[in-house]
Amino acid sequence: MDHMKKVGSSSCNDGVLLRMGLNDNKAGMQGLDKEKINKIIMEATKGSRFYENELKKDQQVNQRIEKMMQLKEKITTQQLLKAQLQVDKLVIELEQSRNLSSTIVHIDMDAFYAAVEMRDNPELKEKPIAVGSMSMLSTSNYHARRFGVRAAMPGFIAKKLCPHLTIVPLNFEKYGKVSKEVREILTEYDPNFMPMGLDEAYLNITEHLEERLNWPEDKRRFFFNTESATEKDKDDINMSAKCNEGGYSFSPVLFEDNTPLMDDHPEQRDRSVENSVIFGTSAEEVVKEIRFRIEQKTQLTASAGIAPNTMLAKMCSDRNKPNGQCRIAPERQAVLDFLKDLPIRKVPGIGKVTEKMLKALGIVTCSELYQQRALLSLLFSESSWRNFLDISLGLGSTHLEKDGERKSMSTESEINTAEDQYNLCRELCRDLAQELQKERLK
DNA sequence: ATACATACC
DNA sequence: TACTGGTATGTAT
Repeated sequence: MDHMKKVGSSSCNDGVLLRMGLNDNKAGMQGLDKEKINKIIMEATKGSRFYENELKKDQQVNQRIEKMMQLKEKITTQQLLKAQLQVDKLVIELEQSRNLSSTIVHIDMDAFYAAVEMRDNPELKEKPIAVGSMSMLSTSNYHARRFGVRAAMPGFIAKKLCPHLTIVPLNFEKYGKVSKEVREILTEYDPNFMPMGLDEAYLNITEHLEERLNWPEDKRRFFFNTESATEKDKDDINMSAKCNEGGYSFSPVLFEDNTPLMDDHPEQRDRSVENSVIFGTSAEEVVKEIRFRIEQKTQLTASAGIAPNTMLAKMCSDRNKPNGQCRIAPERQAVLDFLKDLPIRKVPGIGKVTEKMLKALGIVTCSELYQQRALLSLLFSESSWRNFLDISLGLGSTHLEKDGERKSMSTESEINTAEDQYNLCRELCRDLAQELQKERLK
């Protein structure tokens, strides 16, 4: 009868918009005229190969949803009750093993590439800019986000949304350099910190916090950067000092409750006490210190999240962006409060597709995810529903994986056997075939 | 076992 | 004109 037509057409517009329309999930994109923006995006994209392909993918997702809904219909009250008991048994176990003893920090540079480009070219400040090309943007500054311009959007569409947009080409070498500067700071707080790309990192500062308790104030004192360069990085600082003369000011946000802010004496260049600030021993203070040092060293701001595990820390760092920080206290209730009305889409690992599938089940927030735990255990694979359960309980990794022990590299004797050469050749042919197929699609 | 899909930066 | 490319992990066949 009307088998997949219903899902196909009724949620088609909705689905395609979800897939191709504006994703206002990112910081700085609240309260935009989404209707208008989506109209422009759709007009620019309609009829393209890309659009057709996305349509097809969306249909596939719809079919997956249809399958899931059929499965759901067949579930009896009995089965659901049984599932509820089993899942709740697991919930008790998980609760018992809940670990709130680690302090994990997620550091996220604000609009990183765009911020670097603005720092190095003051002309760009005050203007909406994006970094990338007409084909693809890597990031945009907050000004551009007001127009709906965001990362992963092609530049030519962004130009339609914001005709005055300046697109700066990528300069990875530069971003890598800045990233290295930031990492030099981070490693002091956790030598095993885990970088995620150039602009993000996780730190486990549990040990640092313990040691820090016994530190004298002098070890927690940091100086405002002045025109004179520090021993290292002379070149970089000289270059940026030029940009500063006009009136670069240090973020006031950091010092709401820290008094010694002295913007009246820019001529003071020595490392005098008035030119310094002392940070406390709490996790918040540590993170303020990290952010202060990053800003002093690079003139760029970062946002941060502090929480008992990586998942929560990441979501936390998003909360007060840009140039802010947020902490979830290491208490079960604080974790649950944070999750209560949080849309599942905010959770790392939950993207458009999973969002849509769960929405079909009436699940939008993390609390709803928890309420439906029994049903989910019957509809999804074990790894999926257990992941959903972890999310809804606010559980995540409390330590940072060392990727030290990768799968051992093949030794030279293993590489050059005839068999391996044959396999390599086969793989290359397969890849080539794949490429060709992709091309045909275009 | 392999291809295909989802998600992240 | 033009919708990334690399990596990790999960799903489907």
